[in-house]
Amino acid sequence: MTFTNKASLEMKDRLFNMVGEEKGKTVQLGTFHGLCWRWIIGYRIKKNLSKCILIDDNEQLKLVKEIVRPDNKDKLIDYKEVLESIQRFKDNLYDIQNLPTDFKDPSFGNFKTIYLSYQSKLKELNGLDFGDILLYMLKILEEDKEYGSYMRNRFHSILVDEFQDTNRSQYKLIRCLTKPPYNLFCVGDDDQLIYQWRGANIDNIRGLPKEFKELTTIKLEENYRSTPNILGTANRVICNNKNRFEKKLYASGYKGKICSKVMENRSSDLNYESSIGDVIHRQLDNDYDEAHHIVQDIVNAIKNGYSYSQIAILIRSSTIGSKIEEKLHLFSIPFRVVGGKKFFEYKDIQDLISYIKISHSPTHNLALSRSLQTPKRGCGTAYLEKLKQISYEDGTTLLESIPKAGKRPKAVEYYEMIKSFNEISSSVGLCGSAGESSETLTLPIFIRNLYEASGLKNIIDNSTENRESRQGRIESFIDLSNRFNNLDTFLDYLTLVSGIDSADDVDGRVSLMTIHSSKGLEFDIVFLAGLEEGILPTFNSINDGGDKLEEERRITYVGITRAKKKLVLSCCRERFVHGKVVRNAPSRFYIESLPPIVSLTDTNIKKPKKQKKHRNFNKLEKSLTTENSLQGKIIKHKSFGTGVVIKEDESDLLTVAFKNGVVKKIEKNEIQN
DNA sequence: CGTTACTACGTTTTT
DNA sequence: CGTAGTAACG
Repeated sequence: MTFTNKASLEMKDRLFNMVGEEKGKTVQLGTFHGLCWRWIIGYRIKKNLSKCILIDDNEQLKLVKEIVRPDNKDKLIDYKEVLESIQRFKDNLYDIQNLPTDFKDPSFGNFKTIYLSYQSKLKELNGLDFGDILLYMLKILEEDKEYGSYMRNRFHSILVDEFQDTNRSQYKLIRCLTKPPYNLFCVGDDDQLIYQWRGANIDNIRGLPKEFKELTTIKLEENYRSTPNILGTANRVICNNKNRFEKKLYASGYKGKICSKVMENRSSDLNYESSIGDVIHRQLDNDYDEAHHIVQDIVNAIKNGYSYSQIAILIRSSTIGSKIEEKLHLFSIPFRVVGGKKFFEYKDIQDLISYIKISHSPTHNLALSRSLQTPKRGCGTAYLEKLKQISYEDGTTLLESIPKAGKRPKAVEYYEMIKSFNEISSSVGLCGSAGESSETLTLPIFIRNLYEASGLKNIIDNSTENRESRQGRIESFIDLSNRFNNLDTFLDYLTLVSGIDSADDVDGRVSLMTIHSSKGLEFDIVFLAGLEEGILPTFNSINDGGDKLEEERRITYVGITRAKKKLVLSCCRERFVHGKVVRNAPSRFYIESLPPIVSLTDTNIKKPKKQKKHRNFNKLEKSLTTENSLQGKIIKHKSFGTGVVIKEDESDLLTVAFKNGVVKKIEKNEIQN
């Protein structure tokens, strides 16, 4: 069981490489949500229960708005926040009758009402949202004793990856799927806990030894992935977290000694870079320069025999990736953007999907309202209200109320069309069994017909603006559907696995992605870009302090440790965000990750011992006579000139921002008096 | 009902 | 900057 789709793919890859595809396929492997959904489908078929549908996040938000909007004239309630609370509520296995006192309720005390009507709306749709997938699975495991015991005996062993990121409901699920003697194998690293905002609960991993008395803990301190310098950089950062298990990682793959020579390079007055062998720190004037350097480095790396697929550019949030994208384009470097705008999210695709959904499940009212209104059929909110009224009075579905509402030729036309597609929808993928026809109705054919009949094709073909790319997107979408046998699996894929690249897409491309989506992956060369205060750590986490900052630091740590051979950390003085130039200080994590400059003086300048003693004495004197901290003081360095002390740490290291903007770590005794 | 033009806004991260 | 929401008009 994995946490993200990406991790699941990676796991599958490694498993197949290890034992071969045939054997590997006998393992049930997937995300918590993916596996549970698979089991739920199986269960409901076995019990002869009707199909339920998955509700994606857009649809969730729609429901919340429907519920909250009428009582929210003054717009005090944030719909997204309410949805968020509902999700956290489910993740944490809270009890609606008994909300915890510290429960953050953005609806000012109305949460219970909102939640209950949200759930009843889901029930009307016969739908499950993400949280419900796990909750429903738990429910049937507990309530159906026979099934529960069947499931507990079903697996020889269970392996949970990234255990630190599990939330309460996932934890309980694991408990319900296992029994003594436990054959449960959990892999986790508390330093990589980066999903707390999504309900991940550190107590899950911390409490494991207590809950399972027979638990054997194996510390994995030997790191096979990264070079010593990369590992050192990671450690310099993560050791600043107060709240963590102590562990000392060492690099086993590289017995060579740690490079101590700091190389420096200044390409202009503002752009500056230092490196210790395979770790490069780079400060730049702006995000444009940053992108330029990254791309330049990639070109060189390719010349030196690295492959595109082994290079990744990691960023905190997908919003800062556009400059880098532009540059990659400009240099014709093949790349893929992971976690950016997924093409399922384009309006055209969503429109088409809503038609597929309503054809598949005629009770899907969310899909109905969307599809009915695009293309325009003169049916707005008033008409939908009328439909609701009829369906309420007559006890029919919304769809079936359309002919009863009368005098709407376009709506009736829509109704007839959906009905006809609905009739054939279940025979999609069945060989020759579709009525009189002996031809197989494939998914792509079905979708293409729907695309034309709905009128969507007309809109796009007659559009003036970027018609070709819109048509192209639709074509790729239809193309993608070719990989699925029926509507069920295709629609499930769209909500559960949306945005995943097809495997062949990954080959031979540089990856540009968020640090979050890079988790569990590794690359020869990693660029960690945008290491600035306000970006990483995010603006919010800085103000929030404590917990959130530590999570930001862990995110940085995860980013650094994706690198196997080379790591480039960069920050910019100026960056273009939301149409504005913003100036940010170098990230505190950038500063923490800097190698101590002391190694430079070690190799280059032999200092007379006397002088050193003298300086030390001065320092001592200073610390005794004046206030303890040098922070904020202006100092002078023999080779770097004047600067301001940003930070002082216990081991006599000062982080100094020099006049030219370069940030460095120097030894205290290098200060000129 | 649908379109346009404007304002406010907030800005992670994922199943 | 893009987008979501709204007010006003055709």
